[in-house]
Amino acid sequence: MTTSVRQDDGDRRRGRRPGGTDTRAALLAAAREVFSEQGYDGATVRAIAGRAGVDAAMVNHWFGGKDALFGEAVLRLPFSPKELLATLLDGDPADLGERIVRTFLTRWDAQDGGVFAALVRSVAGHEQVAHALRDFFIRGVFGQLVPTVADDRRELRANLVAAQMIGIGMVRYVAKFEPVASTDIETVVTAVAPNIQRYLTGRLD
Amino acid sequence: MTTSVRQDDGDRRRGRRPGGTDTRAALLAAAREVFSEQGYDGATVRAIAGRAGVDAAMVNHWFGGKDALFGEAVLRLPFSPKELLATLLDGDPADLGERIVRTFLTRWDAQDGGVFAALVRSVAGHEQVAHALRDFFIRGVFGQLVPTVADDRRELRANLVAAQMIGIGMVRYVAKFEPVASTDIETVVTAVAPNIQRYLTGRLD
DNA sequence: GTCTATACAACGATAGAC
DNA sequence: GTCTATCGTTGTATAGAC
Repeated sequence: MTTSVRQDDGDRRRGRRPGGTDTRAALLAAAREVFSEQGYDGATVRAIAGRAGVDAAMVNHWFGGKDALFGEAVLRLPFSPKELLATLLDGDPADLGERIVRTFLTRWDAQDGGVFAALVRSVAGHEQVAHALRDFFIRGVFGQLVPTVADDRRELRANLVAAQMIGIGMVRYVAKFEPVASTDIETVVTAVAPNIQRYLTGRLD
Repeated sequence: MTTSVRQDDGDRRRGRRPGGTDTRAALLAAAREVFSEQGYDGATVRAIAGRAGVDAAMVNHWFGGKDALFGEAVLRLPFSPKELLATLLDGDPADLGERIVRTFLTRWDAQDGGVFAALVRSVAGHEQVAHALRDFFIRGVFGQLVPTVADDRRELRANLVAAQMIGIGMVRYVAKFEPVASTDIETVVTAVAPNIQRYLTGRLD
């Protein structure tokens, strides 16, 4: 996990602080960490502000409240559906399943799995989060991806691909089952990709 | 979702009730509902007691606290690993994947999906719950199941089967993606079972 | 009369808002 | 920093069962 957000400092001593930009960014980074570790309910405004090295009142000042901070910090995922689609569609459709597994694992591993865990942990009672998740994965990613390789049952195929990837994420990042939680990406890719490929282009009946 | 457990009579006087009431059972039923809807943190003792039509102090009186109530209401799953194993192992190993998918969907559909959702939502900051989940599924169910059909990479296979089923559960019960959330069980079985079967007995490299 | 299930009030902690 | 709301929990009085 990344370490504390605002390094003690020495590097921005002189003169007046350059306005709020630093504080806002520090709060965003701290919020990603704390929400990832604690989930929405467990993360307190004071803990986030503390990690950012500012007063808790700054959360209200810069974001208007805990909800808004969560939306900006966590729901704003570290990759856009657009860019993700471009990466995945670049190559042989027969290898799409492989690219999907590898790309998702690579991105989420780079986040320490924290963003995935934060999302899952925060779906609780927060229909807004569930809705955002649904939009992102089904409409934004898999829903766009599937029509490029399949003609029938597109929604079902998109659901199944999402289910498999979410399941892998749950096992690797949230529940931390071994060996999947610790093995290298390529082992998982080799094991899972054929199943994704079947969901994409195989017969489902 | 089922409605309130004890009809509200407006007659909540102090003191012992006339015979026939079962406050303990009412609290258990209400707790399953509320934990399912809100997760562990979101579910308040007062909300649970309110739905059961009794005072919040009853939770402490009958269970000793919120933690213990959660344990009895949610972690006490509606089926034992033992009985589950017997059901799944009864039949042709070549159809095991199919039986796994059908059995899990049938059981969880019967619970309104609430128990699954409660578990997932409560894995949050509660390592104890995650650990119980891990034990139940990996050691208690899939870990026992896989060795009967596979010789190599048993742990990996068990993880992958668990991942696929958890993913389906997430999509059907928690995130509620369509069409998987609403379609009949057999459609899902037909679509998913071959992939489970590959995880059980296929080549993973 | 005794036991116990129950409701109500209040406590201490802690959260987010302002 | 203060305010207010709400949480889980505890103490206690009371109504009914036995």
